Amino acid sequence: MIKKTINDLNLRTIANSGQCFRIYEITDNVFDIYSADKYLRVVYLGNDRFEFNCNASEYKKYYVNYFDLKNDYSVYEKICKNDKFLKQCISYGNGLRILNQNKFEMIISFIISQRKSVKAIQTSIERLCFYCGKKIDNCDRYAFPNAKSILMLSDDKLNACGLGYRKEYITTFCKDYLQGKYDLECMEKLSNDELMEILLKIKGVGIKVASCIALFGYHRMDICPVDVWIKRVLDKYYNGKIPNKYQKYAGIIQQYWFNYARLNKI
DNA sequence: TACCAGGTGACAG
DNA sequence: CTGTCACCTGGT
Repeated sequence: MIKKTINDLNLRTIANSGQCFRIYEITDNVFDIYSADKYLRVVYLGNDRFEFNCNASEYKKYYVNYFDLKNDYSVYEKICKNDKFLKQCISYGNGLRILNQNKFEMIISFIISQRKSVKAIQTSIERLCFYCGKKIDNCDRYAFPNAKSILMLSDDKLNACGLGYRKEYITTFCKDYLQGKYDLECMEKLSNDELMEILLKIKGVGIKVASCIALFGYHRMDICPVDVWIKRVLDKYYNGKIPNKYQKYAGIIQQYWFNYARLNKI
């Protein structure tokens, strides 16, 4: 167990940000965080102090990157001099970060996400993990499944995940993935356009879902997923499109906009 | 209880 | 290439 002081990290806000679906605040300021096949309990102690229930090596090897701790998020407060609305969103969403999450998990999760509420997405993913993920030590939940175990699932169990018409999108992707059609790690090296082009070839992945995968799985900070909430924000405050000056940070700005818009029902 | 949910693919025009 | 529409289910 290790303790750290970390600026600009609010796990509650991140847990509700729609970028991840397996962070649970089980009691006030106690977070159970599941990512890929890992589990971590983090306790927020107040005053930017955090207690991580893992050893120093695991923290350094995995979680520094997962929480994107090498990036300084205080800089974003300075990019909105004349933009009162964005300023408000950033102060409202203080502690938001773009996590570095598992690429396979992001693809499956965001294929599931289409036309579902965050709650419903969580339920589907939980069931998928429960039915075919490996049991994780020292907790009562399951790892995110791999392609093979998803395909080995019986029809009954797969149907019980409530995937609806997304089911065949997922099985198709898993089959192609197992055949080596996608090298998710190699895709890291591609330009945004090349990456998006490949992601968009996946059945069930359109522009919004591909953007989410690029941002949350490949950390493309200049890609902005536009969903109904962001569309409303852009229409209302920015003449319908992202201002050029924000393009470079569009991914994190999207998170601030999304968080504010959803919580305030803009 | 009906309606909608962080969209997408198929198909017109 | 832009517009329209059905689509599986779980939440509220």
